[in-house]
Amino acid sequence: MRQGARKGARTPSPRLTPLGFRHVPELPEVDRAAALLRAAAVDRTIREARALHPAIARRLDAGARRSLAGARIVAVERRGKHQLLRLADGRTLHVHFRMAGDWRVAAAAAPPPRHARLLLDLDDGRRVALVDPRALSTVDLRAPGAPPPRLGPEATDPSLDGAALRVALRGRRGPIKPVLLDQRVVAGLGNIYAAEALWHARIDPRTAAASLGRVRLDRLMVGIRHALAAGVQRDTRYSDGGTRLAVYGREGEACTRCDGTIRRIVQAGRSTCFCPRCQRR
DNA sequence: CGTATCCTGACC
DNA sequence: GGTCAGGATACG
Repeated sequence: MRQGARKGARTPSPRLTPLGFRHVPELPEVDRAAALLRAAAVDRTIREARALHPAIARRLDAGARRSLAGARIVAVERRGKHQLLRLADGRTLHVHFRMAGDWRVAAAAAPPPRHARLLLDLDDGRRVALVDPRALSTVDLRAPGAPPPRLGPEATDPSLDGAALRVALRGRRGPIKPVLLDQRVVAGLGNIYAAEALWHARIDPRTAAASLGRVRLDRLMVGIRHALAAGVQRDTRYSDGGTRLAVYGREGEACTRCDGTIRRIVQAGRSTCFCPRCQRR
C-alpha cells in the first residue's frame, strides 16, 4: 500500500494532522469539550434536535430526534473519549467525536456553523452544534439502564500505576503501542498521546506489551500523565503557536532529548513516531 | 495480528 | 483526480 515511498525520498514530515492546526480529539480535548457542553446544556431542556448529515440521521433516527424534544439534560459525563449526556427521563445521549468532532455553542437563531452535523436547540435560546468535518462522530440514544461503554481504567485515574497497568495489560499480545490504543486497556489514549507517552517513558513502541515489567510500566504511567497533562496545558486544538508535541508529526527531525532522528513506522495501520535512539526495547 | 469500512478536506 | 489520515468496529 505504500509503494512509491522509495524514490522521491525528500523528508518533509507527512501531514499527520490533515486538519491543519486541529488535532484529533483525545482525552484532554474531549474533557474540554464536555466542560463547554456542561456549562451550556446542563439543566437546559432540548427544544429540537436536528440532524444535518445522513451519517448522524442514520444513527439518531427521526423518532429518536423527535423524542429528544422536551428532554432535560441533567448531567454531562466523560468516560474516556466518550461523552454521556444524562437526560432527566433516564435516557443517555452517547456521543463520540471520533476523529474530528467538537461542540460549538451559539444563539439558536444564528446560522449553523460550517460542518454542523447535529443541532440541539435549547430552551434558553442557545444552540449546541456538533461540528465534525469528517462526519465520523457517533451519536446514540440509549435507553435507561443501558450498559456503559466497555472501557478500561481512565488514563487520568490517579490510582492507575504500573501495577494496575500490568493488570490491564494481562494477556495482551503484540507491541505496546497498538495495545495502548485499545480503550478496554486504558481509556482515553489515542494515537497522538500514545506515541507521546512512549517517548516520555523512553519505551520503543515495538516492545512486546507483555514483556514490560513493573519499572517500565511505572515509567509508562508517568509518561501517560505527562503527555495528557501537556495536552491539557497546550490546548492542542489550537496549538499552532503553542508547545509542539514531542514526537508526533516530527518524522525526520532531531529528538529534543537525545538528538537522534525521529522515525515513523506503521503499526496496526496507524502511524507511530518515535526516537529509535532513546526509546528502548 | 491485519485489513476494510466509514467520511471529507487537504495536499499532491 | 488520487491518496491519505484518523478512532472504533467488524471480520479474516
